[in-house]
Amino acid sequence: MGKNEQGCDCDLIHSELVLEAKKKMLNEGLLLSVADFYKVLSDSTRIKIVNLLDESELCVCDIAYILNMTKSAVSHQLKNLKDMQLVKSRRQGREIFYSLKDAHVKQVFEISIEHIMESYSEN
Amino acid sequence: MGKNEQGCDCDLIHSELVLEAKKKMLNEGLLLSVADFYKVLSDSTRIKIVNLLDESELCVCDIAYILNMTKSAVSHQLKNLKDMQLVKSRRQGREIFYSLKDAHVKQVFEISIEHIMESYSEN
DNA sequence: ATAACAGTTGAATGATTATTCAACTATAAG
DNA sequence: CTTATAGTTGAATAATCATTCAACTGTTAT
Repeated sequence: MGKNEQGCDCDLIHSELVLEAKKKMLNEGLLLSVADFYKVLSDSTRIKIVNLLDESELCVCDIAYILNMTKSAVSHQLKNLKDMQLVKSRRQGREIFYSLKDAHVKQVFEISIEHIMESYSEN
Repeated sequence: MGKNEQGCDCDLIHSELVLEAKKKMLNEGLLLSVADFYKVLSDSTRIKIVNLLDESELCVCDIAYILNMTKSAVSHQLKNLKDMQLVKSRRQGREIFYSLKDAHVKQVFEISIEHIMESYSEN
């Protein structure tokens, strides 16, 4: 049927469907941002941190203690979360307290918890 | 201050906060499921596939053609999406059509798109 | 039957990324 | 000013995971 593009090892089968789908597709940049957003939340350490900060403001040692991890490992992940705008920090003396950046993050986290719990009960 | 657990290289600073946070923490299994759920959506190929299937039912070649990838690569990712209950498939002749599993997936995808677009416009 | 095509699969490769380690900065206390 | 503690950081290691490759299954058409 249709002609190939460079890296695709098959023919164009449903030309109309494909043309339509291609047109409706969201722009690449936005989709990459969405993937990156999900990437931050896709690590078990980070999701645990978000869960903890969803309840209270905590310092690095508190988190390290609860998750039974080194300060360094926790700090690295907090940096990732901060870079991706999910958490914010404030210094008080020699401790640095972390909390969720805004209500939006809280909301997204809580919605996905609901989603998973629903899937749980479905079977 | 407080005594250490095995892998934590610091002291227990805010014992009350920590105890409280630990108690409120969701169970490990649920949090791992949430992380896994996000992990499926954290890859750019998979998020593009979800985006495509959000609009229409497509076969493997259609997707491979649009994304300019090999059938094999697409098939592997469709398997991941299927294992995680995000897509379903039906055979028609020698083609296999994929679509989003349910309205729930659609909803989660669309909510996160909104979320990202909001963050975009915030700065 | 057999050729051709749609799709799957497992192992190998390559890229990405979480954790460790050791050295560092910043603040507080003796 | 020196020591101890909270936290950060960069490089190295270890683990995870996407894509490739080649061989395979299932269906249709000749």
